[in-house]
Amino acid sequence: MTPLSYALLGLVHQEPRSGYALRKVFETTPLGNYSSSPGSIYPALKNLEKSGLIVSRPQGTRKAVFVMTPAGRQAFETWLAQPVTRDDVARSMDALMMRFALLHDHPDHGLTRCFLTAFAAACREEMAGLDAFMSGEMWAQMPLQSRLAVQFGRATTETAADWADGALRQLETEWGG
Amino acid sequence: MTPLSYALLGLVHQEPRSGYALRKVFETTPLGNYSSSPGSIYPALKNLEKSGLIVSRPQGTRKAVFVMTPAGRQAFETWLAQPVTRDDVARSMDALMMRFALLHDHPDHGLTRCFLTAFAAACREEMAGLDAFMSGEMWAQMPLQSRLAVQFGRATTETAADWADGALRQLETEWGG
DNA sequence: CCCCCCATGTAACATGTTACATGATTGA
DNA sequence: TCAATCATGTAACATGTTACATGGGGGG
Repeated sequence: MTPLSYALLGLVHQEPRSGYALRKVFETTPLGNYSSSPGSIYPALKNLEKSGLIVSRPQGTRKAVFVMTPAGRQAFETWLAQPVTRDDVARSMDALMMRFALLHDHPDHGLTRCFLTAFAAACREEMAGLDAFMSGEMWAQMPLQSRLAVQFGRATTETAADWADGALRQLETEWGG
Repeated sequence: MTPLSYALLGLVHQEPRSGYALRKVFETTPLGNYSSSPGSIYPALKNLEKSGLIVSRPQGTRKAVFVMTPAGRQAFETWLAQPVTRDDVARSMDALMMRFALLHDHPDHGLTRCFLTAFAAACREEMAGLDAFMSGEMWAQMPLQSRLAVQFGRATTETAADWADGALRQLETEWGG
């Protein structure tokens, strides 16, 4: 199961869609940087079908769409509930954002809360790691531009942490009533 | 030529290094998220050698290191001077940061200036694109969490643009005398 | 002497990109 | 009817990951 597979699974979970409709989502929305090339989507869909997570349902005169199976729902839930690690934050931000967006469809707000707090915590862990590196003996010997590049990573991570705080507040307001 | 190839080329340009030394750089510094697995580094080095961009120079009793050839220097220069596109900013931030860090070794500060201004411009272009999307008709129909995910992308891009401004100021001070 | 780390590599595998092929619909 | 777009796919290729293999050298 690749990130792309999960993204497709989540989109099919939102509503039954055809392969082409799924491609269109990646083409027309700036959610994550997944490719919409047929060479990636169709093989991934075949794979999901072979694994029994989705099935193709013919639509009478209209073209067939994929729908989720119980096993697919199960796999999707498991994915949504996975922990957020420091490594995810450093390396797979796109996949995390896709997961966050797809969490929307889950009725249990606790999962989203949990995701956002874990995300913010992982960001701050990563920031602490970078701060430690910036205090190490290597730091002084690095050329200025390498240091600036590291500082870029730190700034980006801080923005991510702040975003998570804001998002959580906004969602609590939305839900909270 | 992949991003990893260019990163290796740039590190060899800084100083002659062995394959293991190159792996260590990726393992011990948070510059970019390149893998340090032997399965990626060694084949890439072979490839660079076959293309005539680096050569292995035996070091008497010590182990051989790779050094750059004139053709390698040429390819490296060309890579450093490449334009920064909006697409790069949206999809290959890591590669851009690696390029920026490696620009340090170039004597011509104009290249770095050019990179940073183009980088900031590309970020602001991307921000404008996201803003346009957030004004489109799709926006209102998207679930809140998808919108938050897009806003995350926007915030990150803005941080990047601001970073570039700050980095340029800092470098001008450093150079400026 | 033996174990651990240095150091280099390879094989199997998964993934994704580009480019091409194909047929159905639909609007001018 | 002709072109464009919808819609699905495949083949060649590059890349990278994981896991394994191998040999040398230094320290307990």
